[in-house]
Amino acid sequence: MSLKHAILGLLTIQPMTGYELKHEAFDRSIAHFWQADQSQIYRVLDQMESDGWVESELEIQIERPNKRLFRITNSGLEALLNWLHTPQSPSVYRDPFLVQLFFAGMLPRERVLEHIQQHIDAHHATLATYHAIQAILPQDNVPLRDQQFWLMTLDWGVAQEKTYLNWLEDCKHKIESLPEDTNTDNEVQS
Amino acid sequence: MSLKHAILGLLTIQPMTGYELKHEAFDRSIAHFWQADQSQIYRVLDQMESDGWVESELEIQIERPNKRLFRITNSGLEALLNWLHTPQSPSVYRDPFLVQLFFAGMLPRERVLEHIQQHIDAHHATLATYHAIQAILPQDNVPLRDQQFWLMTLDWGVAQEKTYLNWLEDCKHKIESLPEDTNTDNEVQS
DNA sequence: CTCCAATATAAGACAAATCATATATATGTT
DNA sequence: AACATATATATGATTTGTCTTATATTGGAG
Repeated sequence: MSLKHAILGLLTIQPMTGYELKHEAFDRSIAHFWQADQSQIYRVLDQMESDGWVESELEIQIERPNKRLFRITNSGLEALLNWLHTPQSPSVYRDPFLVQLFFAGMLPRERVLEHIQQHIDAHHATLATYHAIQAILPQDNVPLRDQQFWLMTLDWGVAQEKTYLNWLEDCKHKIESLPEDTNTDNEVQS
Repeated sequence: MSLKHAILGLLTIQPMTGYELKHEAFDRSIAHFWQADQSQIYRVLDQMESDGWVESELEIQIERPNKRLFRITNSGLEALLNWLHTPQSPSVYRDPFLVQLFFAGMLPRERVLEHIQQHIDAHHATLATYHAIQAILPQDNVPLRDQQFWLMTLDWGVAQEKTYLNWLEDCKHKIESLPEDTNTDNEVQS
């Protein structure tokens, strides 16, 4: 499971709580290539503790809920290195919007254009967050060599988003210049 | 579930068996944006039949195993149209290779380059299959208007793969020109 | 003559991901 | 005073997806 190994990797940077993993790591630094739900993070942390890959230390707080600070163990580091050496298959891709577009012949042209505009906006927003991460990335507590790799993954995110946006714009223009829907509406025949 | 709607859409083109859905549709025409496991396809077809979205007709064969030919019902068509009108969120992305690259500071440079080369090869192969689909796409039993949308999704696949490949090549060059690993090997301390 | 691929469906077992909800307190906002 | 947001963790329930194995026949390659 890559999620476990992503967490192991993040914990090599510094010990973290589940909350920090979610809000600082998964929702920020690595959101462009791995997303995880809060409940899933807490659950795999439990599993990883059972496996001996991480250890947690309870930090009692009075004004705030108690914290569990997780740190990677030697056994976890070994598991991580072993996984890092193992070739991974390309990720499987699933995109509901492309399913819609594939069958967009059943929709009135205006509705397709609305969908496209919505995705243009969404991807612009995503691109903006990547640029924001790029700007705040230089961290002085992390070796430069490591940061180079972080930047490379961000470059990937930026490049993919730009490609997606260009393609969306192309689609928009193509659809706008498509002949007016004749009997488009493939409504339910009664 | 987009999978169900993808199947509904595919069945509007023509009635199909589970086998055809897997081997002709999911593994070919729409592999670039939706992948599904054989066992999952058969199982959701059962669910969809219970839901009244599809109907199956058993075709007894002697020289081959019996076939179940699925066709979309009016109720299924209604569900599909309704879903096609509903805005979809951008797909969530998860890429194990990018997790590896993010933590590639823990790997010797040569191993990272091996991983990269493996993915370059894999994405070249993928790109080739997309071009192959583009070539065989013109189908005379399908309205041109629909085929336009099919081609758009393929353009997307081609563009994304090219971007991925360019980025991989960039990474390769960057890593090759990186200073020789000093104490790279973050081996388990005993 | 054997082994592999193609055709065709199915189910068991599990892993991974999502969605909703619960608890508890502090701080800031309207 | 009421309400939203941030901090912090946890669990129940369900949905999705994956991996493995089973069955049965035909045809082709070596």
